[in-house]
Amino acid sequence: MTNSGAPPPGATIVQYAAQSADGTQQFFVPGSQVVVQAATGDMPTYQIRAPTTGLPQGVVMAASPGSLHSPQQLAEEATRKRELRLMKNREAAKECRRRKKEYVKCLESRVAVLEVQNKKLIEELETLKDICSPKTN
DNA sequence: TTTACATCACGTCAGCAGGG
DNA sequence: CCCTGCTGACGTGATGTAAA
Repeated sequence: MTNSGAPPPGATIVQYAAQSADGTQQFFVPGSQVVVQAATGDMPTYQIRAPTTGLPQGVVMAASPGSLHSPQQLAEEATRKRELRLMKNREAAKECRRRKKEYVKCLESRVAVLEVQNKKLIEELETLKDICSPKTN
């Protein structure tokens, strides 16, 4: 995930590190929303709203590697990467469980259908046996 | 009402598979 | 080979339920 330019207004921030005009790095809380965006010169500016929902909406921005120097910045970057990975895995696990539940539900309904079908076939077999078996009296 | 147990949903980690 | 997504396994907290 790399910085691919300006996030559109309305986008929800997953992870975003920006370098402001004075050169300082800014990190925004995941879940924040871009509400205003303006391009002044070659540096776009944004207004970030406080997080509302906790859920990511797909916009991922990262600090450019060249802008990280101090051990503290490197540590922050490592932490940021870990949090991003955990967040993605969290969502992936939820989705995985949802799919699995759906799959199990599907299997259960198929079992129900096959059980009914099997019962009917057994009944039909018994009927045919009765018809085809020689009369004893 | 309290307690013990079962079930569920979740977060995290580890390992694997596929893509670039 | 590295990165990323998927998924099984494990631990944990919340909630429901039956028995004392």
